[in-house]
Amino acid sequence: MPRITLPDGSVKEFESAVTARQVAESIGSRLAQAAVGCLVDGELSDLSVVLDRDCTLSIVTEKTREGEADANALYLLRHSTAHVMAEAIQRVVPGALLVYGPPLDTGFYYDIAFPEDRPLKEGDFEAIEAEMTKIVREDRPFTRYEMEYGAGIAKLNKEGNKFKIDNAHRAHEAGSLTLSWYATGEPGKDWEDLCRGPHLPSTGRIGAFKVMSLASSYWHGDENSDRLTRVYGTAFYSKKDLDAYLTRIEEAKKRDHRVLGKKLHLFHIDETVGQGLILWTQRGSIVRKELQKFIAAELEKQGYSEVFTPHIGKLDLYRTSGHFPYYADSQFPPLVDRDHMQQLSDEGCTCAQLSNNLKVGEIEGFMLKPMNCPHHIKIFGSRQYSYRDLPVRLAEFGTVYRWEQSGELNGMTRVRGFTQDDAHLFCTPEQVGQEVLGCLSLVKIIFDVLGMKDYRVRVGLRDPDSAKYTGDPANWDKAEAACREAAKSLGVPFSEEPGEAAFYGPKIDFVVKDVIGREWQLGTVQVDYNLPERFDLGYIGPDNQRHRPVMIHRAPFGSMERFCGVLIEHFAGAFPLWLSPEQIRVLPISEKSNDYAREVVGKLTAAGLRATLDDSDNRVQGKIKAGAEMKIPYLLVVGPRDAENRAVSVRAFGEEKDLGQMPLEDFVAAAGEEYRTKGKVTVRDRMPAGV
RNA sequence: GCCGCUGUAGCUCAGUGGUAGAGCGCACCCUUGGUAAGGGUGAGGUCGCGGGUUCAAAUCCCGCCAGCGGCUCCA
Repeated sequence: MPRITLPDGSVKEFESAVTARQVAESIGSRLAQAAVGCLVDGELSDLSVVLDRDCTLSIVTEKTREGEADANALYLLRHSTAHVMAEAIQRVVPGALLVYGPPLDTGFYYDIAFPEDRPLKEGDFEAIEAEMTKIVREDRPFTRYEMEYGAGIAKLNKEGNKFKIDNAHRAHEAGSLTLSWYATGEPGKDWEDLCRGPHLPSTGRIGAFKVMSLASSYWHGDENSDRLTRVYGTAFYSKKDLDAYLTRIEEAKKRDHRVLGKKLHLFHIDETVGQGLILWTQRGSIVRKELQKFIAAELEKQGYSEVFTPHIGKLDLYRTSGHFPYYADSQFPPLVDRDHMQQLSDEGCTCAQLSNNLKVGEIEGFMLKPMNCPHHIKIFGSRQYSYRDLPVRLAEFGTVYRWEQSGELNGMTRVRGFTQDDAHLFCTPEQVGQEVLGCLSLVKIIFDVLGMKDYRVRVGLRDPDSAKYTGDPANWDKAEAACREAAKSLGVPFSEEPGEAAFYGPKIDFVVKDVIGREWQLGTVQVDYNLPERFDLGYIGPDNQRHRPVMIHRAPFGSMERFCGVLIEHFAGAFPLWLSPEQIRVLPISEKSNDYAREVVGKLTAAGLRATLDDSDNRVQGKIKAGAEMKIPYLLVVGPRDAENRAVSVRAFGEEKDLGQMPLEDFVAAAGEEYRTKGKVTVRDRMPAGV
């Protein structure tokens, strides 16, 4: 006699076991028709699930009561569409072995091992989609059946798909006593897949779908294991929703910093210079310089000292720090000492010998610095400090070079040479908490001024199973506790993630998403007890004894390259006045107003504003269009009427109509104010009343 | 690094074996125009690089380089 509690609190009692579908029918035929699945005691299940005990039940339909897409309904849809796609793929490419096909936030994928002589190509998508359409039209039910584990394994062994056998083993290890299959139709007759479920009632519920892309993946995410082909797709309940999703992707692409970087002439990557090496153009450099000025001013307020260090350092430095040879794979190869190089070349040294001799230290050379800390450590170590001098805070816009895998490089967000807004703080153990907090608040100031609200905070801890971390576990525990405490006091949600620590210490990262949803780490604060140890740093304490300082590494932007890339997308290229490479463009109505326009530009420039003149022989409409394309904050239209009043007609970016006329002197003052206050006060605030 | 896709003018792209195209931009000329493109003329390309097949290659094949999507990695 199962008693079933519905979401409204009402209870339905049944004589014997019922399926969720039957319960839905007992509530109403419309609900039963709309139902795609259910939640039993909160767990997403098939509509065919048998309810033989008391439980709570919520019927899942395509839309929530508020009329929005239901996340659970989308999950079912996409999981089911993955099955349909897999069946279609096996029709198109016989011999393709299924591995694993889960739903995602925006779709689904299926990892598949294709025969070596028949890889899947994008050209196959059309055929796959055609087969999928057929399967959907056939409206075949997703039919679940279970087998006891032993019998199930026997079945799988007979079928011989090692990937599915492995999935079954894993399910068993996770405590599953049975294995379940889903047949798309009738078990034993139609296509089926080992799967935990749940699924839609039938393929006919799939409204609209698309096979999106191909990628390679590794079995179990292990690069030494089998290489699989990952086929991505997406599905929605309606064609309209699918189209809206595809349009959204297209729109997002227009905000992509790589697209805008070209269009707005912000940066350039030249394959002759090298992959992952950013050339900051005139315009992009202005954005970067403004950001650097901004942070330098904050650093001055917070008691930092600026330092400058070179781009290279001797290998021994990095042997001490632990960068070399341990991280040699992710560094540019060493620059071998000239004399050594000559000698080796005379002796006919092989590459392997060279490499080995570099590792063991028989050959000296230099390295492009992968991090700034060793140089800063040497500055700290160059004189004696008393505890009264601490914290010592050394800041530098330091350029570092890392050998990122070619497949990883991405516009400005993942590059091989980049400049960190770096600093290293040397403090007493007692000062750690307060210094970390100071660093975090700096990151927050920056994010606030730029209006970046959409970020998450990650506390990166060490992975207890990995050997890549250096240093004493007791120190790690202290550092991790300090980070956790600091993150707590920040007052924003954060996640603790084992395995995300730096090799020398735990860290607190600020992570944002780009336009296509990829996450990038920007600001970071890292506590480090290890490098001071490795470099035997010390300060004299109140007890007249030598003590070990603690180091904090921090970079509120992370890197200028990545930050600017993300910032371009954040503003969709329409920078606020203070950051904009071209703040104001003056558009004379005709040649007759060029002289006055030049005078206007002169006044703006004299006031420290970045102003230009458009004296092309376009009409003013054309000049406005051109200015809008470049996303210039203010366009000043000037004609005889303005010249007569010594005024300008102001048009702000993004406004349909112009803001009206304003005395030239007032505009210069107002724009200057907007620049200095970073937009707290704008020209619009200073427009004459009535506009 | 792995799999797939892409690479043609400064930019965006068309061009399925027969001597390379469009729009925007650029230069010049006409136009002197008051709020999201007035008109004309012209310059500009060893079709990513190197091999091969062919009478003939932007086009077909092989290798490399670079970009894109994902995987893996990210001190």
